Formats: sequence, C-alpha cells, structure tokens
Amino acid sequence: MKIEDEIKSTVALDLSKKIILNIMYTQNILSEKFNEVLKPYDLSGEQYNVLRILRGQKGNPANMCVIQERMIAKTSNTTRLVDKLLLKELVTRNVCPENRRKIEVLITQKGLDVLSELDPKVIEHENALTSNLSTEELEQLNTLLEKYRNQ
Amino acid sequence: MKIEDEIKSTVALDLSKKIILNIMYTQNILSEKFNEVLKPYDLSGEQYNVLRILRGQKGNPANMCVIQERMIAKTSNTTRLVDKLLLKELVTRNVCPENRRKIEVLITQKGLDVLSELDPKVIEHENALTSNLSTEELEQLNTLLEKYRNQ
DNA sequence: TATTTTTATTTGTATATACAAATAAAAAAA
DNA sequence: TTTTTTTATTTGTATATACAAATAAAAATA
Repeated sequence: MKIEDEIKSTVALDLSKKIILNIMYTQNILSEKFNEVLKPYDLSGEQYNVLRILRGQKGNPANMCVIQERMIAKTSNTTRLVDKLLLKELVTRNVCPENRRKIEVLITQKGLDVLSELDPKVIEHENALTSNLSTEELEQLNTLLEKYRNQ
Repeated sequence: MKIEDEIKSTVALDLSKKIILNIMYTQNILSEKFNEVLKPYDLSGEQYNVLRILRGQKGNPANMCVIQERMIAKTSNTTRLVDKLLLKELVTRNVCPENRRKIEVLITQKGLDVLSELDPKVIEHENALTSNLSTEELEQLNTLLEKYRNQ
C-alpha cells in the first residue's frame, strides 16, 4: 500500500514529505514486527540491541559509553537498559578497576543462550522483509538511505 | 557515513540486516532533527502529527478512531496526546451528540496559528534533507520503501 | 424488552525516549 | 598540592510507546 493510503491522507503530498512519512512509517512497521519476535523472550528491541552489542565484544567488557555509541537510538538511556538486563541475569556489571568512573558490562552465558535461541528467528524476520526485493534493489535502498541521511 | 560506521559495527552485516538498521537509524536522525524544529513550540512530534490531522479535517471534527488510523505510529495513545493538546488550548474535545461513545476533537484558532507559524520551518526541514537527491532518486526511494514494507 | 455483542474510548502499568541536572572520579592547570 | 575542568555514569522528570483491561454506549439478537 502507498504511504498516502496507509495514513489516509486527504491531500496530495509532495515528494520530500512523502519520503519522511514513508521512512517513519516503515520503521514503525519494522519495530512492531520485531517486537512480536522478541515478545516470547520478554525482551524489548533496545534490550536486544544492547545484548547484540555485548556479544559483539567477544568476551571483552563494554562500558556504558561504548554501548551508547553503538546503539541505533543515540539518546537511549543505557544505564536503565542495563539495569533491566541485570535483573534478568543476562549481563553483569562491575566497576572498572583501572578507571573507577567506568562500568564494565559483560553478557552472561544465559544472555548468550537467549541470543542463540533468537538468532534463527531474527534472521527469518530479516529475510521475510527482503524476500521480494532483488539484491540490486536492496543495495539501491541502502545507498539512497545513506545519501538521504548524510546532509 | 555508512550505517556500519554509524553504529561502529565490528562485524560485516548482510544486506537484509543492513537495510533494517539503515531504516531504523535514518528514522532516528529524522525524528531528532524534527524535534529540534518543534522544540521552541513545546510540541512533541506526535502532538504535531495530531494537529496536522485535525487541520486536514478542514473544520470538521475528528473522533479518536479517525485520528488513530491516520497517525504514523499506529499504537500511539490518542487519548493522552489529545489531553496534552487540550491543556495547551490547541484543540477542543466534546462528546458527539449523535453517538455518545464518540469524541469530537477540533483544532482551535490558536492551534491553527501555531501550525501556520511552523509551516515554513517544517518545509525547510523537509527540503534540507532531500537537497542532494534528484527527483528520480526520491521517487525510487519511495517506491523501494513501499515495496520493502508491503509483504 | 432484556441480554449479548460490538464499538469507541479511557485507564493502568511497564518500558523507552528526551533532555537536564547531579554525582563522582580522573586529568589538567594553577 | 590544591583547584578547576573534563569524563563517565546516574538520576529525575515529562512525554510517548506497547499492550491489556476497564468502562460505557450503541447495535444486534433472543
């Protein structure tokens, strides 16, 4: 469905407005679908995101700054996200011995296990969305989004 | 900047994952920039969205259902958004006389004035983002996003 | 007409975003 | 060495999202 129909627009939209609405709306659909994948695991999208960043550290701890700069939503409150993961025993949190301002966050085995179980479902979710676009179209979409964003 | 660099990814991402991150990240940047436009007017993006829907009604009231289905974030809580706008006297809210379950929401003159003042700033924001893409590229981006979303 | 179902909206609760202020340790400067 | 500045994180507050449950009026059915 076209974006005008999705939001039942009564007026014609010009291209630059359409692009914005299309990006916002598409992101909303994406998040909703992904939340459904995560729901049985009692994880929010941003909590999952933090776990993915921590797994990417391959055994090295990440401090709050590092997590923050790797997140998609740059204004997320990392402290409180880590709090939630700590309660579920998916991460550990310790003061860095070399620099007591820093906090070392590590994913636990339980956290790694949850991610392993989720992996195939996440891949399925990702691939389902791209199934009717060709590789060329996907590359074009990536390029256009990057060009659009980088003013 | 490429999406891998934005989120400082340590591993290579496959195309379908890259698309998702790119859409999510681009929407975040868009929202952040738009929030800056709205900030002097003490409006959130979703509050602005509701005002736009109400102006689009051209004098006719909109009930909660109608507002909801025209919003970008379909799970927004319209009741509470309208509450906030009511406090700022940007809308009125009345029970529909024909159907007392329905609520008629109307934009006030004050609300229309705020939108008028914002209009040029919003257009400037929209155009700034599209400035280095050609019309063909913008149309392509719209088409690809719609194709991507509509599985 | 009385009962059930559907529709429209509100309310409650947990989580997350957005942004400013507070805290505290480390580093730099006086 | 004391003071100031910077860095890293936490906390507070308002707003918004996500989703379930509650409320209440209208419509459909028995």
